[in-house]
Amino acid sequence: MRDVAREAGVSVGTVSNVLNKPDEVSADSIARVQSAIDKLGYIRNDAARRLRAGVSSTVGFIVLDGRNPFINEVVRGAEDEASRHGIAILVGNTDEDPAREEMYLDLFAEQQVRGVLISPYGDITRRLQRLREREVPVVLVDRMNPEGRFSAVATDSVSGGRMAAEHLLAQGRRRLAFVGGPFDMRQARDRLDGARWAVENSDAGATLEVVTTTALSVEEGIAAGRRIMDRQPAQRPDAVFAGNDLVALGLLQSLSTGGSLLVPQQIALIGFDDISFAAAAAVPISSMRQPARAIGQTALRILLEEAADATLIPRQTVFRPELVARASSG
Amino acid sequence: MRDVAREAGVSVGTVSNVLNKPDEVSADSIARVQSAIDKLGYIRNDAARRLRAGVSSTVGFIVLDGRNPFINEVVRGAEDEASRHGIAILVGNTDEDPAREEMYLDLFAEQQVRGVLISPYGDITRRLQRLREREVPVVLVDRMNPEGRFSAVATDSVSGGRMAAEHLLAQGRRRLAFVGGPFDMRQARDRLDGARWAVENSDAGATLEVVTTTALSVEEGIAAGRRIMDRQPAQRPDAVFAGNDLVALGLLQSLSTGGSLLVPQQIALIGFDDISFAAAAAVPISSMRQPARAIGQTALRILLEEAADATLIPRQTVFRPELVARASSG
DNA sequence: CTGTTAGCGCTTTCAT
DNA sequence: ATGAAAGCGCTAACAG
Repeated sequence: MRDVAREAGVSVGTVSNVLNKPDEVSADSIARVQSAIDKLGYIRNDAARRLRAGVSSTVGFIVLDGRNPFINEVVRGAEDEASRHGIAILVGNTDEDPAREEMYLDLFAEQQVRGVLISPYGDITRRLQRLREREVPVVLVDRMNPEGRFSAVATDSVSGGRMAAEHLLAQGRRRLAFVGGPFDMRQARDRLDGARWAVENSDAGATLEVVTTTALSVEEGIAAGRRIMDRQPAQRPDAVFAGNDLVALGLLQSLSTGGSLLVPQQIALIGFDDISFAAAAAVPISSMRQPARAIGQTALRILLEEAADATLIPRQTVFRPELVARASSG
Repeated sequence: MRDVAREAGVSVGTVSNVLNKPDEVSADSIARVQSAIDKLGYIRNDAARRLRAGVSSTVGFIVLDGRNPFINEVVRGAEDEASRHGIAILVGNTDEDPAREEMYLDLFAEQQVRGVLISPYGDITRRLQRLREREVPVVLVDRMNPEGRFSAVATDSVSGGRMAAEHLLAQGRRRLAFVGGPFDMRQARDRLDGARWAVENSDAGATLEVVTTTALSVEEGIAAGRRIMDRQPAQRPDAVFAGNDLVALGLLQSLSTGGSLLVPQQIALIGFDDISFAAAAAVPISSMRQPARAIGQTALRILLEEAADATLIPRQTVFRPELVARASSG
């Protein structure tokens, strides 16, 4: 910066002002400083900037599972919005491991990130509270915060679960199963709750059983499907609501006998998220679509607003999922 | 840090040493400093550390398309290795847009990242050279650097292309098509070159046509499939090698007539990358598997080695792809 | 509108 | 083994 100042024949303070408050500087200075910057290939040192000004140009995003295309779309939405503000995103995958969650929270705190987006696994309110005491804004993603202590952006999973179950009931199915878990994962619990509500409030005499998985992954979907196939045909559900599309994809793979799929004739299937691969599956999978991109974008926007004004009251933004019916649900 | 020093009854220099060079400090000091840190909830300020010491604890990763699960696995591999070193990863999606590539390169330079991993789109040797002049190590990912100026970690796409085509030929197919592009994307060109070599060096009298796409995406695969279906059946290829699995997935969706797929009977299909969704497709897709995780891990490891020792000679690490034959290639 | 300067929190000599 | 102090590159406050 000193070199740039010398080259442009101004002081470092002026160079700083050109970079940060161009309207307080004469057009002439701006031009000269700019050309000096170009000539010398100067790149400002964000560490020093950060140290002095206390503002950082990174935000952290802690996600449960980066292998889920849905999450990737959310991150992508946040990234697009961030790049518009000259901000880069630090990503951390937790694999639903609280220890990794802790680690990234620490790492991001060290980095003095401008804020943290997180789709949390367990209950880390206390941990996040500490972050907030350090003035680091936090926005929960893909999950509500009932106490309203943090801003949150998510889809209404309960409604989504209800709509999915109602769809299956409308197809004439009566022996429903929810395949998902673990249930300390909020999203899974909410989707099940919604489905349960729909079944209990229908007068069709339908039932809902729960097949628990240890994660919302393709592998767990396959395993759950095997368990279902191990039963006598009469004992199997006639419709399955999968916790998300990965589970649905896994289920689809194992719900077949001797090469012939049971879906949708014997078993109707619906997933959640509407990832792009759901439509390309062996049987195109029905799903509850979430506006992934918009979720990420909105979350980042709120985060930046809160970073700019710490007095803002936390707000919950809820998107409504949308039923996308395909072949798998008949 | 001053607070910690006071609490522990030592100087800030000692606190710093406890954190960075524990072996130069007495066990007693370590213990007291540690407990002071815990008590006060001290988190070190990475900006200051960076400013003074010049070492950063972030690396940047610039990827072509974060929607590709293959790339995500690579990033994941890098992230796992990074977290072992207390390093976080800044991600930037370029969407094959040179302007975004530039933007992220600048942003990462400002951040004084420890190094940059990049799966580059066009020819940005010059741009990367500038980074290197600033002592920022660069490792190319998923792409070789023939001039050997940068370290690179990738799969041998030419061999992969050759193996894919040979597999199709071995299935008795003779009218092969390569669906992919654009060809200023190195990986696409290499895969085609490999396939071409295999066709030309087989004495089966096979042919290879090229169906060009503007990206290696599901959408482009669908569009290319439509163009193929628009032809008279006799004019269609009897085997398609897709530039990657996304294209293959797209092709699979459009290669059907009135609900009945032509794959694999009329048209054999093979993709590249072996993303997890390839196996779950309508017809399980054959693919050339790349060790995604290992690529990311290796790239990061090399990056850190080069960051630690600038005199290291660039090295190219090549993984061999592996044929995974499934139903789609008969 | 521009220049001067203190100091952000840390690491790293250099004495002790 | 520990402490004192310089200074990394920048921003912001203030003087001119």
